[in-house]
Amino acid sequence: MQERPKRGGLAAVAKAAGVSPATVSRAFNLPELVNDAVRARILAVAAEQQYRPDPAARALRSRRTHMIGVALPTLDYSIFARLINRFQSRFAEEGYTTIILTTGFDNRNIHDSVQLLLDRGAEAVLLVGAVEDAKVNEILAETQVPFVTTYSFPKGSAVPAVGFDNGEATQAATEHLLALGHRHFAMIAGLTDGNDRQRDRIAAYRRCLERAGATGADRVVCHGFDMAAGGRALAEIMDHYPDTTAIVCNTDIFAVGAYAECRKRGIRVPDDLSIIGFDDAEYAPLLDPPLTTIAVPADEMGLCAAEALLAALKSKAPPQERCMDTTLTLRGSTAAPRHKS
Amino acid sequence: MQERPKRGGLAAVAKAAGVSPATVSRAFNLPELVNDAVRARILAVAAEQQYRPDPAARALRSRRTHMIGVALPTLDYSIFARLINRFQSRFAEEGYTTIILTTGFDNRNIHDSVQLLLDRGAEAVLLVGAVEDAKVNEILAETQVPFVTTYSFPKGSAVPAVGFDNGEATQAATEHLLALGHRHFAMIAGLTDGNDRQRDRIAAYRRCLERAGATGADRVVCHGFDMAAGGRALAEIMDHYPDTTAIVCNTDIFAVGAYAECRKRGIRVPDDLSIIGFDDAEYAPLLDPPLTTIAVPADEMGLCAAEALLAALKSKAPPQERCMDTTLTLRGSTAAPRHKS
DNA sequence: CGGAATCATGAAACCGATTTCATGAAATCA
DNA sequence: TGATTTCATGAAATCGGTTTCATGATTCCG
Repeated sequence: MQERPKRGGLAAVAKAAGVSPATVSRAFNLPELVNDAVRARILAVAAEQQYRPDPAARALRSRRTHMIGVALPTLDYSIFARLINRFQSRFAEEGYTTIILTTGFDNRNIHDSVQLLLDRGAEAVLLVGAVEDAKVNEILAETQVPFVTTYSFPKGSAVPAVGFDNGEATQAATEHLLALGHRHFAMIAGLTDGNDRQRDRIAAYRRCLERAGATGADRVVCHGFDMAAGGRALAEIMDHYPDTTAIVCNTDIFAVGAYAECRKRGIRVPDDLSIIGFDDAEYAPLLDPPLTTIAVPADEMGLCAAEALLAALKSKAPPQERCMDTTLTLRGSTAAPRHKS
Repeated sequence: MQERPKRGGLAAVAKAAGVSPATVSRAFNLPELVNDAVRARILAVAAEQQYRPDPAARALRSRRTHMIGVALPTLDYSIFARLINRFQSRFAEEGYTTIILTTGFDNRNIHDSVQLLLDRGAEAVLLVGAVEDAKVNEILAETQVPFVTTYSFPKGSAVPAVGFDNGEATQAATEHLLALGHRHFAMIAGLTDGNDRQRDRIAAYRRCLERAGATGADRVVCHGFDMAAGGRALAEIMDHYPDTTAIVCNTDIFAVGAYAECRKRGIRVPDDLSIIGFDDAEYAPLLDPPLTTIAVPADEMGLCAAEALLAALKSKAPPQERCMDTTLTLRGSTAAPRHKS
């Protein structure tokens, strides 16, 4: 007489517990409607049979998939990995499973990903940056699914944001360099196509320089989104504008590339060149010199975005916006310029 | 007379096209069974109505979810991000959606994640490292779902691997240092609990040292899995074993922390201390000095793992194993030890 | 104590596709 | 030409749950 766990469906549990399938379903989903003793029996039988509800059947009838969609530029930026980590674990606590799609940095290309997430039945969606795709905006207007965007805080956007003001952050960085006495700037940026974060940062940088009458508003170079791009950008800057003494990098990733290129060229940081980053990556304090950078509360942002969506799911109201603070974190990569000439 | 796309289900498409629901279904899933003209009409109607099949209904009846499960230690190691990127995009090409779960580095804890993936209906599952959980092995034995593990190549494991030999890789690294003349070693490792990659690397390191009669087989330190841990480990090593001239890091991440700690202590790399990494992260060649490390074909591994699972899904046979090569990539962080005493 | 409200439960419909099985028409064959 | 496949299609069953609605048993209340 060997025991056999059986592995049947809900109907099997119902039979074994001597109740109807409806009652089994209620025992799991509306426990307060079921008599305590009956429910206990059902749960025991279900456990014994290792009953697992079929998510497809459940989703089909109840119209709830318990899936959350995420479309982000890349997983290869640790800042996004950090953000998504908190986001995902918060939703996991509530029984939701997350689907993560990567779309690249140009939000004009996110349509297919958003459509896929919605087709898959995502009950809420997280994006990064402002939506810049008319078709996605159409989707947004039609769907009941709550969306939140993060890592930026677009004004008057169709999609509410749990992010921060990129312009303000870059302004703090630029003003720090100006305050140190720098007059000749350049910026290492990412592509601005479909990327409001880059545009906001560039705009803020230019605004600061123009207001201060410093040089460099037009010295914004972009060679891509990876570390090597940062190196190439630095090379271009120093070749074309050798008087540059301060560089604003739109990602710590660029700063790593820039550091390497500086070493190759014998440029000393911060003595010859001040460099400032963005994101405060894990390695920022470990670089030589430790990188002055803008700390972005990625973990908190992920958590807040999850909470905003969770609340929206419950209340049926649009997600609550939230603008977080960034912190200019001073380390060793910025200093007053050497007195030239 | 305004146009209205309608957005109905398959039944609506059927009615509008003047055919039965069965035919509509076939037009999408078994197109060769449907008359060309009829199929064209169906497709046109479907497009006009923006028909989207309900994945829940489809999954319920067809028992196919078109979902792939992934359980990996963390997204915060870019090497895993790279691996998963290729994996995911390959499956996306075939119409599969990927669910990614993070489980930490201890594979004794992956049970819940694996169960969740299976409960969600994953048709194939990717893991990292050897399975070290009896419950997971039970699941493996019972399920028909193909599994593949990666980033290691466990012998006689229940789950086939598309990975590489961690011991061999570390052996190459250690022998390189031995060949340079080093005699006093230490290793910065991760936790070995539930982590065969770490154990394999440590074992290989010890084997090499013992065979060569060099010091350091017992100098394996671990302070965690992040960059700061690398720094703390280096501090411990130099405090306890100041004669150390060569350090094998089990991750480039540790090497970054070690570099920083070296600078703090005035230890020059490679003059005073040779450091070797593992993974060949994007920043490895950009560090100062550029990091000698073991290059792991993460992208290719992700792709191969996807192909292996795809083939298994088609053939119903177990996935094909594959052991990939790693490459010791020589850069500037290793050199002959200075002649002491 | 009688009628209304509440409660716990079950029967049956339902979610939206896929799949089986049946059928009539067309094609093939002897 | 009559019998036999083959082909394209539709009717209906089905996947495994959830939800609606009905019902009998209790409790509540005037």
